[in-house]
Amino acid sequence: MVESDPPRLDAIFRALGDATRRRMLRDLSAGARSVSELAEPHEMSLAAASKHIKVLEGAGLIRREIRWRTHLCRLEPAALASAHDWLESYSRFWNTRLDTLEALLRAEDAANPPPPAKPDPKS
Amino acid sequence: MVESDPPRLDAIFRALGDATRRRMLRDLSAGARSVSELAEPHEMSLAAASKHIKVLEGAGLIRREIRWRTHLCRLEPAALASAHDWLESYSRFWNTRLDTLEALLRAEDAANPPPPAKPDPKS
DNA sequence: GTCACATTCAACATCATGGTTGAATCAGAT
DNA sequence: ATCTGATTCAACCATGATGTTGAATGTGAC
Repeated sequence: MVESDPPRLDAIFRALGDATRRRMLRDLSAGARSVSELAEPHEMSLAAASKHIKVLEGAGLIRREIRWRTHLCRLEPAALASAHDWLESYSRFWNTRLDTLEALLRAEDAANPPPPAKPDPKS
Repeated sequence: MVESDPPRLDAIFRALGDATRRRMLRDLSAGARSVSELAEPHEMSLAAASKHIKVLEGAGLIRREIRWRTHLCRLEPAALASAHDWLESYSRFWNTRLDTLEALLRAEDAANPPPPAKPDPKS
């Protein structure tokens, strides 16, 4: 759970690190789409869009179902969920007591005695 | 909110797409760390680790505070939160009614009349 | 068979990423 | 001034990501 499937998380986060692919996911969140439908809003060749879709598929973020000529793509919730879960493990850093956290960190600094002086190193 | 800061999200998700950097974030979640402390568990040169840290910093995932010789790094909750928020917008896909979602997608397929035949294209 | 359609494949160019090494920087301690 | 320590910088290299184009595939319609 902590770092159970690193390769999968790698692929998932990398896939999410591209605006084109994120928009595709958003479009898919409104319902299943064919490859060309997914490619349409993006100013790039179909081949390029096809590659993006393959990246999403490789990360397990989408699933594709081939019906005659067209490939129907749909969101795969599980992969999105694992990215979400990973981030969730850091939720204590923003959820509640965010200010308390700051205080804790500063307390830790005080415990880790910082060399006293040098209040303004620049200028 | 929908795609407010694409470059930032790009950087954040890409930074998360590397196991080395994720482990650094995990270590940082236990408290502030110096560059060499962050680098230590990883079998790579300090320079390489330094680059990873710079990627995290560039994505706004961490913040660094320079005190005399050592650079103290700490988590920056806001950036993690924006990644979390982005994923949150897809939460309906895993939160509740995950099975209902499946049903909805299949209903949509029924509405989007699939060319009737071809029940088993393979074999 | 031939046409049109949806999608992929292959080859290519380009740029980013992740790693190495060795020198450079910068600040205190001696 | 010199030494040590923490970190970065500058080449450099190998690999992968992203885009292009043009040909190939597979399947239903004419």
